[in-house]
Amino acid sequence: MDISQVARQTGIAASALRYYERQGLITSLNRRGARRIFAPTVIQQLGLIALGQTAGLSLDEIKLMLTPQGKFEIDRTLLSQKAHEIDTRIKQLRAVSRGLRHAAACPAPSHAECATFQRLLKDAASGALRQSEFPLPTRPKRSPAV
Amino acid sequence: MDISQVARQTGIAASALRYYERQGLITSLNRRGARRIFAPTVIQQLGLIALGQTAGLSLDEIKLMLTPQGKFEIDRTLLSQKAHEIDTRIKQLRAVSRGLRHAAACPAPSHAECATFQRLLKDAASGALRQSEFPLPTRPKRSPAV
DNA sequence: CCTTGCGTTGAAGTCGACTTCAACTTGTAT
DNA sequence: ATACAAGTTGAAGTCGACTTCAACGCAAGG
Repeated sequence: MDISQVARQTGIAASALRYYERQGLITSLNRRGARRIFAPTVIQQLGLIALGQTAGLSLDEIKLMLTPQGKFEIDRTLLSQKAHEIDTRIKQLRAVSRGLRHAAACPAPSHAECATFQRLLKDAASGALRQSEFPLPTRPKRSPAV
Repeated sequence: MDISQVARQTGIAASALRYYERQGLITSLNRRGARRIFAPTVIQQLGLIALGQTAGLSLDEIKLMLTPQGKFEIDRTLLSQKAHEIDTRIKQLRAVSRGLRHAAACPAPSHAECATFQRLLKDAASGALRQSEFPLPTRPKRSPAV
């Protein structure tokens, strides 16, 4: 598969694929001339990268989970830990979502008078909503440039 | 309150407070000499900023919700919409969390043989885990510099 | 043969939210 | 009075994950 095929199939920009290769996340050993030829397995590797990003891992962290052969060999403890971090983040988000819904429905003339909203603000101000030790990605990837 | 008091009380760096002021998110009209004096209400405004960030808003978006007086006047429709986006993100994260836990516990010798994990990878690769129209922050704020 | 278009490279630019720096000024304690 | 900590400014730097640019290569189709 050449780079544009991979790009089309995965929705990942060719420039990003080259970037991943430079970072050692994927490989393309065989080349036709100067052009990269990717093995079909790269699709799965890219899936793992996408998954890792969704889980909040940096590319460097993801790289640690990939063997040089492109197989992934993930420390199960790390997996559990990440799952736990995500759960924590989910709790945070649920609190925020509940707060927002309440504020949207709240009959008080201004949110300034709404006790529930006040509570949420206070939590936010006191850092209760701040992330834990390891930052866990909240922000998905930026939209692909059009 | 002077800047260091606000910083201490909120855990927000003084440089960040100055930055927020430059961006028009908070004010400090009165000054003792060249030094900023903040009204106590700034604490609440900072709470709103933190809340907005947790909800995935950019500072510019948050600014739109603040009147020049520092009161917040939020479009309830927007609130509901944001809550909905957050819920979508929560679903995504739950899927990832479940997948990670499964992979951690999965008896297959390599994750490559685990059907559940395969499914997750495929979803990730196909973009099912990609964010919606409006990017919703996954990544919390970076840890305060030490 | 020659154009066309996809591919290549290294270097530099982008975005958001801050931080850091250098160079100063000021308020307060001694 | 004098030192010192804490405040001020504008400009520049940082971080991650890419994108964009300029300049160039090369293969296949007409």
